[in-house]
Amino acid sequence: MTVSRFSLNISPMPSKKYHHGDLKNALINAGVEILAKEGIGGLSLRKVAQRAGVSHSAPYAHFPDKQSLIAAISTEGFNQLYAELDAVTSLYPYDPKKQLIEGSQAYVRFAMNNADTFKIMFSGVLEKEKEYPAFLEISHKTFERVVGIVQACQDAGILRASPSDMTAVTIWGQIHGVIALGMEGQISRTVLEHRSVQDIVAFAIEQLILS
Amino acid sequence: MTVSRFSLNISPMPSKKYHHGDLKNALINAGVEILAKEGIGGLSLRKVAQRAGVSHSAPYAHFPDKQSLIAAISTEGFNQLYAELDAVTSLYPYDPKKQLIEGSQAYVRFAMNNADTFKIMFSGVLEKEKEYPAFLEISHKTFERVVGIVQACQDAGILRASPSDMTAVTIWGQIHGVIALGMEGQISRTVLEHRSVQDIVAFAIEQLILS
DNA sequence: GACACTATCTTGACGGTGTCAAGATTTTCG
DNA sequence: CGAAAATCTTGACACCGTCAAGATAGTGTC
Repeated sequence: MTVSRFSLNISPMPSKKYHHGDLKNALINAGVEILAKEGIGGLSLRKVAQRAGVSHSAPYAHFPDKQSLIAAISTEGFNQLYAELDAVTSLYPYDPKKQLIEGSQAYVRFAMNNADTFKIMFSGVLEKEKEYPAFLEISHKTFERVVGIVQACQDAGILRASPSDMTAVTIWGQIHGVIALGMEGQISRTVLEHRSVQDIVAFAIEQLILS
Repeated sequence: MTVSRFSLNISPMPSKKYHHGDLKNALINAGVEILAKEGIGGLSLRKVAQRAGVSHSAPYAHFPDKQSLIAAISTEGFNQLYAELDAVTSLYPYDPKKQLIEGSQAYVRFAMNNADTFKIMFSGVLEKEKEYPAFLEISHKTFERVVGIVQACQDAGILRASPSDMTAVTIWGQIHGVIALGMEGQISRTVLEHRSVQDIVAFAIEQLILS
């Protein structure tokens, strides 16, 4: 161990403590960054550790395995998605129609701006979701948020008054499915040449609205 | 090399030739089997090779890399999906409504019976789809098949006569999205306790049908 | 039939990966 | 202050995708 260690560090940065201070979140953030930069295939525990400035085994003090880190990243993604959904819909507290339209657009926007995080959240990379309660909680909370909007629309006569939970699933499924197909390049060029995924989702919602 | 090699092999099995004869397909099948048994995480080139009874590097004579094997497996999956869609809809050549209903159910059935193949086909594990023309061709052919059914329904007044390609995307997206959410455990228990994914998809289609 | 050519397959190596065990360092707390 | 717990490092292991070199078998040509 060479000398160099300025204990005169008042703090203005985390600045290399030997116990880092907040490694857990640093690892999650490093993971998100690598995800955005190199995609799912480029996400390795060792790279995450390196980017956070710790040794390759350090993450094991905070996550029992790689799946657990992925769960944390996914959970973080859901938190952000929920927050954005909530922010947008809160702008129109008495206008469920607007909530539905703008909420679905927020969903699309999130998927586009965080493509690989979105994939990790929904594309089965996380294999045993049931083992991660925090993940389950926020993901179901998001679901309940969607159900709430649909229900409000039904109460206002804007959507069919069919069983609201089923309707919520089919509407969410529609938005989600169009995005998923779009991201995987499944939507043939003849369609995507003229319309963006955003447009297609907007169109789908229009078709559902009664008044 | 011990003795044992019955050159008196009239053929009733591929039976260990030293040039195997059909390694390429054997590798694809081995991949599908491992996928079904161990999931995407368990799929490695070396395991595929071992299951096919060849050395760990043998696959490189047929596939330039792992992605290429995955592309072949996905392509095979799309071929099967297309065949099943085609088989079902061919049963009702003059009944587009039935085609829509039974076709969507066939889609769900395929996803359920081949969950991991389905995931590999749609979940972004294959990273550069555009590099695999055979994959693109069959996947777009499947898309065109769906468009065809929707168009027939529109012509028959069973679905709204909106731009048929957009409508096809939104309907396919709906089916696909409900399945995807269901497979990822995103659909809250209160819904799934009473309804299967099949039921939800059937419900969604019902809602779309005009007459 | 002999020979060259090519496709196919094996062996062995490389760096990268997830994970674990052992130990060092730091923080926490009695 | 000192023990216990949390955190981090080092080093190892088996597995992975990939490549290079060579062995083996099939193909076509004279």
